[in-house]
Formats: sequence, structure tokens, C-alpha cells
Amino acid sequence: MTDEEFLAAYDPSAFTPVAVTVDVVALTIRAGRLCVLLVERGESPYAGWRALPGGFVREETLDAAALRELAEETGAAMPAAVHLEQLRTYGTPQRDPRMRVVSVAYLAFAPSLPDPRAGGDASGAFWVPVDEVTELAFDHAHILADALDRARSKLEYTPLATAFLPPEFTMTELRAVYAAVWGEDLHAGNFHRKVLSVPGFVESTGTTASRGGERGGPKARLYRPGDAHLLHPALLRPTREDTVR
Amino acid sequence: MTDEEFLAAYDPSAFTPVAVTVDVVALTIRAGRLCVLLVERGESPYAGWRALPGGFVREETLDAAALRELAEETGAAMPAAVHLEQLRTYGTPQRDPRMRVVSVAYLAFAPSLPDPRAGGDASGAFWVPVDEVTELAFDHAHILADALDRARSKLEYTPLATAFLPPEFTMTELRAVYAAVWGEDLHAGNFHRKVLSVPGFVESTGTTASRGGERGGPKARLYRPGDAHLLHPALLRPTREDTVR
DNA sequence: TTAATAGTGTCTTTCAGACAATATTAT
DNA sequence: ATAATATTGTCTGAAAGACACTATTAA
Repeated sequence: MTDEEFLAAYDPSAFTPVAVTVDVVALTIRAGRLCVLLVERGESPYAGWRALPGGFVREETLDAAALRELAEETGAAMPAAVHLEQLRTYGTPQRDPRMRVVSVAYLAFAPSLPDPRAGGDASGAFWVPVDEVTELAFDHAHILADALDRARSKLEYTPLATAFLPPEFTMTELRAVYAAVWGEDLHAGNFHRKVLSVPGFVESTGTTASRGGERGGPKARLYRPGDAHLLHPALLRPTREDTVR
Repeated sequence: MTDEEFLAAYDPSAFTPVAVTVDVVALTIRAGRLCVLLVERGESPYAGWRALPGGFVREETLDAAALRELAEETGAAMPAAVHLEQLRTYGTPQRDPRMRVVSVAYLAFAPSLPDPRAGGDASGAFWVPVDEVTELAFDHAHILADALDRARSKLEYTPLATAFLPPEFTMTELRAVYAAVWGEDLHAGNFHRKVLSVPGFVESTGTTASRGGERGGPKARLYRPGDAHLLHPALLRPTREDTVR
């Protein structure tokens, strides 16, 4: 970096201005389906289109900007236990027609939340099942696809599936998270034994749920997240040989 | 995003200016050691310190900016076969004392390259073994640490170890890549059989190296990269139970 | 009672890792 | 000749996945 390059950037009027934003792909599970938080755009461009929640970065870290945007859209209902991680950054020159916008995308996992609309003040945000999302503004469909890839992969190697659940949960609820995110059912017995065999994934609370399954069955034991940050050995998805190449 | 927010960002003089840069963590293997490409800074701040190569993003994609910076530092010696991927973005407010700088970091894997100094024109870049890197300018030591984590992990799940090698290589050379990146030796026999058992990792050229090992041994067969993008099953690092928590 | 569910047991196959054996080549 | 190296073979234990079984509870 030469001096004149830096000075040119330091004097914004002498250089193409760049805006830095964050966009958040917030995922949750509602009624057994993986859902993403979307907003409806009011202004041009893409007025009336759905988009990921996001906005400009202020005098704050990128993580703080993402958390702030998420809190603004979900309101007071947002629990402290949300998992938030950086996804990747999108900066293709014409991705926003108004100016050069570099957007740092974030991925969030949240337990099932009340509908933001129901909160009284008319938030423009709502949860949409990911398999019903069609077109999105800007390159947000691409960002969402990357986020789903990441989320599916994260469930293999980390215990983050528990971030979609309340502090205590049953093995069946945990399995339902995997089923919703991966889009395929898992064998109940093998899943149960596998989760318990991974050190630090979950720990027993010693208590059981207040009632059995929806249509019968014994009361399930309750678990809480363990202290592991990585699953070892991993909980791999059913093999899809063809997607490897 | 409200109108006034966007307009404030659109008019750079009315908003805190933000500079967007790319920084590249370029890794290669020289003499069996994992090395990173560094430059020596001429100007303040951090004058005389070592830093990752990088610079401002122009009218180009982020990927193109990273590739350009890498080519500028390594010169004509840079092969087309370099692997380049986005690492993550660093934007803590005070990471550059001059102004708000958001840096998109990239990770590159390159085959062993001639020393950039030797190219005639005095490039300021040079390869340094990663275990000899001490202090770096800005938050570059942090970026490098993240890059090494990513690189070590990538070798488990992808065939990218071949990106450190010429188009044809022996099994021993491939094993040396793993040993250099992971910092531990691997069992030759088990590694050999494992690599051949993963579909699409490598394919045989049918030829053998012109001579045997350094101090004797048969001529090794030559392989080239296969068509897999992911290794399945993965080639996992020797287990380190303690790093999991 | 009936059907669904929670949890456990067993078997087979695959794979990682330890170890051994053999053939080939530089010195 | 000697020692190092490439490659293959064998064995053991861990783990995944298929399947079966028992106990418990909602309706």
C-alpha cells in the first residue's frame, strides 16, 4: 500500500465511496420446519421484495452490528442465548445498484421465538420456512444458500443444534432439529446412542419431561448442552456420495 | 434501513468513512516447512514491522482484489493453480489507527515458489516459516492464526493439500504436506492406503518418479489431483481430545 | 386396549491405527 | 552391502448403521 493510495482512501471525496453493511441470516425452527427471518423492503430498489435484515455498520464491531440488527428486528423477544457467527462477505461491484456496498453476512441460530408481528409495534420482520423462500432482494438468495450450507455442516461438527432449543430439551427434540436442518429423518435409536456417546455434547438434568410424546410413549429424559465446542467423533450426515464431486 | 441512513452513507462526507481492504494469508511449503508470505512495511503506522500483503479494493470483486494483491507480491512466478478462498472479515473499530478499515482476509495455498526477492526487482515480500513468525502489524497475527486453523481443518475434509504441490507428485510428497501443515508426522503405510481409498482424491499417472527417495528406496509412483471437492470419508487429524472443549 | 414413543441390545460392515513384511534403490 | 524408502498385508478396536426388543404412556 503506497502513501498516495492510502491518502486517496482517507479522503473519501477522492475515491469511490464504499458502504459497509451487515446482513443476518437468522434461523430458527418452528413447527418442525427450518425458518429464516426476512423483512419486506419499503424503498427502491427491490421495493416490496423480501430481504435479509441488515443495515450499516456504525462505530461498533461487526459482531455488535449484527447483534444490533437482529435485536432490532426480533424485538425484546430475542433471548441472550442466540448463537451468532460470521458467515462470509459479499462485495461484487454491482450487487447494490446505488453504490458499492460490501456486506458482511452473519449466521444466527435462535430457539423458537414468538412472531415479531405479535409484539405490538408493527415490525416488518417475519419467519418464513426456508423451503418456501423464492426470490430475495439483491444477492440475498445466494447468501441464504451459503448460510444453509454452513448450518448443515455446523451441525455435524459442533453441538450448535442445541442453540435452536430451550435450555432443557429431550433427545427427540434434539433429533427434530437435525431432521429439520438436514431435511431428512434420522434413526431414533442410533441417534440417541450416538449423542450420548459423544463427550460433552449433552448432559443429563436427571429430570424427565412432564408428559410423553404427542401420541403416547414414555416420558423422555431432559438434557442440557454440555461443555464441548466440537463434536468428536462428529455426527455425520447420511452419505451423499454424489455431492462430493 | 431508512432513507436517511442510506443517504448518509451515500454521501461520504456526511458519514464516518470506511475503507475496505483485502489481506492475503498466502501459504506454501518450502523445505518441508509451512511458510507464509509477508511484507515489510515502509510507512507509519507499524513502519518496519512485518505484515500480511494487502491493499484497497478497487472496482473489482473481492476475490479479484485478493488475486491481484497476491500477484503483485509474488510477481510473474505465481502459477495459475493457486487456491484462493475467503477466510473472514476483520472490522474492529480501532484495528487501524488512521481510520475505520474493514479488511476481508483471504487464504491462499501455493506450490513452492521461487523467492520473490530473486525476481530482480526488489519486491518487499518474502516467505517466512509460520513457526518463526512473532509480531505482526495491526491484527495480522490474529488473522494468521485464524488462517492456520482453517488450513489445518481444510486438509481434513478437502483434497486441497494437492494445491501445495506441482501437477504430479508422489505419495510421500503429499504426506509431507500434511506433516508440514499439521506439524506432526503421519504413518507412511496407513496414509498411503487411506489416500488411495478415498474416491477422487488422487489418480495415478501410470508413471514413476525419476529417482527414489533421498537416501534410497524404490522409485515412487506419481499421482495427480482427482476430481473430488470433498474427501469422503475425511482424513482426520490424530485426535487431540483436549482441544475439543 | 391400542398405538406410538423412549430407550437399549445386538449384529454387520467400515475404517483408523498399530505393526509387520517385502521389494527396490541411493549411497 | 547397507540402510532407507515405497508399497502391501494383517490384525485389533472404534464406530456407523440396520434391525429387533422392551417398557411406558396418551388417547
